[in-house]
Amino acid sequence: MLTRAEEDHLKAVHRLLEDGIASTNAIAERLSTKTSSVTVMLQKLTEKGLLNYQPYKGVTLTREGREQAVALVRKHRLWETFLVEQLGFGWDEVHEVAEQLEHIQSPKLVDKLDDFLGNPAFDPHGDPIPGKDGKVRLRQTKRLEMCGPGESVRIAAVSETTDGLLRLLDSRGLRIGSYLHVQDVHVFDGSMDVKPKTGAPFNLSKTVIHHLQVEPA
Amino acid sequence: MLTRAEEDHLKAVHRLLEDGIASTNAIAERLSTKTSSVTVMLQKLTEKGLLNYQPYKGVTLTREGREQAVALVRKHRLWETFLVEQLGFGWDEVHEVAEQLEHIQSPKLVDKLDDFLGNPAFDPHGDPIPGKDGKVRLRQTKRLEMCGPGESVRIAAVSETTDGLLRLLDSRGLRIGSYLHVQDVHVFDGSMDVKPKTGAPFNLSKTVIHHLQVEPA
DNA sequence: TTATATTTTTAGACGCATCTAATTATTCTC
DNA sequence: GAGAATAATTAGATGCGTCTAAAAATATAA
Repeated sequence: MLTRAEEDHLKAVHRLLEDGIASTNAIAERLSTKTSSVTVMLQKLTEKGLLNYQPYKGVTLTREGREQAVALVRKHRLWETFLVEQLGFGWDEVHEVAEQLEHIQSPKLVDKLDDFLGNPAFDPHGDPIPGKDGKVRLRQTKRLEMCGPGESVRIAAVSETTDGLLRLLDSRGLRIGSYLHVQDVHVFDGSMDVKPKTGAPFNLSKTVIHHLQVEPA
Repeated sequence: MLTRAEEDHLKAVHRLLEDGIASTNAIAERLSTKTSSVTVMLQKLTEKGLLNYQPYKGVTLTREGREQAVALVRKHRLWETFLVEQLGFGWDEVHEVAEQLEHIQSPKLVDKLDDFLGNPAFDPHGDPIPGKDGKVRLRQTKRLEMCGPGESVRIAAVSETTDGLLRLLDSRGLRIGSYLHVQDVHVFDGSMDVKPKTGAPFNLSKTVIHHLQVEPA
């Protein structure tokens, strides 16, 4: 069984490997610790068979390590879903609490929570929730940026979840699952006129559009 | 902010004070640690203003300590209620998980959970759930033992929650909130014939009856 | 390609919560 | 009330996860 610190390091490695390599520096940055502390933990996790690690050569996950990391992601996203959908938290205020809840040890709890929520495929941020078997169901999504006039889409994810962006979307009544009809695209500034399912059309700036992942409605 | 170990010790003191004094021995026993470890923690919690403690003289809670302890009890019982009522756990298998969940730090989460569950007054074991203000709503209950033929009651609590007893009650379809009509009391062995709301009457032994707290139905 | 800058690792220390062993208080018993 | 039994505390050690400082390996640039 892993300690909380071990789980945090494992998750950081997994996350960082998603877009490139997991450097000692980046891991330390992510966990707000020092690189020397990270090195020690990498050695320990290697000892436990969760990482492939050679001094100065970088690190990758073993099969077992990946499974454990994915299990943590699953827990994190299920709890976020619970907090937003059931308890009425704002989707921009759940991360910290989910960060704690993901360390609760009880396989039965995770599976029951999954069922309780209706085995959701995506969390409130639109990120896919791995299933019990660790598999994620992928969807074909694209950036709203890539859509043309006349297209009807559903917001599937927000790629950068800064507080500012989340609040902006919130003020427009937009969240994961919202439906949009693209009315017009303005070439000169990259902005877009969109119409929600209900209510009046409005304009979205290039910056916002860039961070919205959508799927065909 | 308290560490997990500190919270565990605080809760143990609170629990033990309920039926008498909280001896260093009893605390250690409860937490599966050694008395020397307990002494150190008592000193630390005193330092933090949560306990009144004098070497060899025993320990009591300060106002602040009691508030924190009650808050932990509140969290524990709310989570147990959630696990049983919402996720479908058996009431005899939630303690361990709730023991973990009670350490989650998020006042907002506790209050939202409370609302989500409909501000329940009692947990699945029939123990009262302190409110946000720390107050508990007391009920007049008595032992089923004390009831006579013709009385209709509702099971309010089980005073000894051993696995064996819980399973026995479960097999009879009995849990907190179940309604019973007392049909007959057998003086020679202290057993009782009772009839549930639905289904056939059955007999409950003196031992079982002794542990059932009931309120007027 | 050699010097310099950056990254990573190692070595040694610290705080926390625990332990064992030894010591000190308190309580019980005759 | 004195000695024995019990309970509680202190002293010192250990494991864990972190830190700082120093050393080693790798990458960059003139």
